[in-house]
Amino acid sequence: MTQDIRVRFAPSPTGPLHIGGVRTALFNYLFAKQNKGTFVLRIEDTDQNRYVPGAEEYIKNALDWCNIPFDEGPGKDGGLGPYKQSERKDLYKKYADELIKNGSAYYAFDTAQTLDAHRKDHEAKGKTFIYNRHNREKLTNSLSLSQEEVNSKLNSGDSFVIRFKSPQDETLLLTDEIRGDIKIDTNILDDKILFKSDGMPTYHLANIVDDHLMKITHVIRGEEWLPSLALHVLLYRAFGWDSPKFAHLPLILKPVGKGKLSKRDGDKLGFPVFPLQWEDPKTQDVSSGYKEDGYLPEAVVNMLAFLGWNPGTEQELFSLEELIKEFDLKRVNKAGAKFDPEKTKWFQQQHLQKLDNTIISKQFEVLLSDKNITTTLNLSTIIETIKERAIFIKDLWNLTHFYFLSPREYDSKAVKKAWKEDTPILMHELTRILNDITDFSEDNISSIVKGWITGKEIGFGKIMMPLRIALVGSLQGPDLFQIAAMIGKTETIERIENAIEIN
RNA sequence: GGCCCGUUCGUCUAUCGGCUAGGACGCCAGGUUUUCAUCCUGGUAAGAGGGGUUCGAUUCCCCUACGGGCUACCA
Repeated sequence: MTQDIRVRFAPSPTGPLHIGGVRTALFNYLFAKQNKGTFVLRIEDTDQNRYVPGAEEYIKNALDWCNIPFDEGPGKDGGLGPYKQSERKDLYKKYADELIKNGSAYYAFDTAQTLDAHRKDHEAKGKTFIYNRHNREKLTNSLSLSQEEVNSKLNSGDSFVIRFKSPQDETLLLTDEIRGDIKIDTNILDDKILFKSDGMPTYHLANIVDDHLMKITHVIRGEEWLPSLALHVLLYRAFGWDSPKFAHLPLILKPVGKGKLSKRDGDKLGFPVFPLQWEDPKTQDVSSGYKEDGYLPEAVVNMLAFLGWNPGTEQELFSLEELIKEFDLKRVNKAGAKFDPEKTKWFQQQHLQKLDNTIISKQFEVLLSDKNITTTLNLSTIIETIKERAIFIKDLWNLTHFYFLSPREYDSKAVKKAWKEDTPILMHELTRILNDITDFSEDNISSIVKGWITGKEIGFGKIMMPLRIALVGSLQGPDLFQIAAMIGKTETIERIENAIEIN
């Protein structure tokens, strides 16, 4: 029997989740669902100083909006909780002690100031200070001190941390599911702090303990964790636990300039970097979100999936279900990808076209009622004829206002181009023609008006363009006869008469 | 600085030693739309550089360059 696949997304609630985080969650979700596995959300709030109220809620809402719900996590107990590390606090000390007992870790009493001084000192000499075998004997810790000294410090309540004792002279062979084999010399490893003086574990300890206890089989996370992989693998070994498989995702980079896409890039670059809008509780600064900007979650998900992954075929438009089916860790790229806001819009436009008209209608109705517009027209029909021009649902208003409202003003450039001296006479004549039509259907109006124009032996433009100005207000919009049929005979004639009067 | 990862059109990418290097976004041109947008068709544009290995390298190896990440009692 094969092991049940379990993955986790483990964000830190230090602010809104940015799209890089959403993509990590997405890849975890896709991998889990494809393998009929479990997607766990774990909140890594071991740093009390950086905790931001509302961030955890934001993370849950963001996953929810993206339709990538977690199976287990805060508020969704799967029997392996709690799923917030602050609520698991008591657990970690025991494991840190276990490592001390088996010789894999040690107490260290050096103050932050001492270490800072060492770092500065080394830096001045062009060297790097690493707390490891090179100097641990010279620092204040349970490796350099006698047992009595250590006990006395511990008993007198001196603050301490617990550090990992990196092994010597070993070449570690690590395996990443995306990158393949990576060789690491253990001598360059830092004796990382596992347990802080405030009684909380660091990421490294908490992460390993929780992943083990939560039976995580695959750790899929951002590339920024790759340098910690050796430490993590070593920790599993020190505990005598089987290590899960690891996959490090390439980073999402800024569209312009250097470096990875960061939270601060938000509105500065003119596009959202967050799934949902976020108001900073301290500064009240508001960062825009994809949802509020009018993006469909399926478009954002599709875009994100293609940042660092592709199916190997030429298909680019995917539903979430299709992504679950086709996703493959082995097809994830190694190199970082620059984020492309233009292509994101294209995904949005494409997904809007796929969206059912009745769903669009519902949202469009809300938009109309915000503008105090009530109508008896069939919205689905209007949307069907117009939606291919839209990128966002909110675009529909600019594309359809003339169905609901008579033009209040006329585009001056259009008038100049198409409204000539003899236009009023022609328009008058047109109203009489239109008035005589009993079957005011698109096809019928079309054939009668076209017949009339042909009979007059004048250019179509002389009639069609002014008529468009009269009905729409500018030289835009779908087929004119379709519009006329839609708004009806009375309204059509009224609009032409208005236009004659004003222009 | 040290360590690690990476490097194909401007951007996202395909290619698992045979390439006239394919697709998408963007951009440009033409067509359709008697308008605008959409749409269609076409075009533009790439293997960082240098060494190997090989009959043959974008593909495998090495070096250099460049890019990215990490280097906290942050995650």
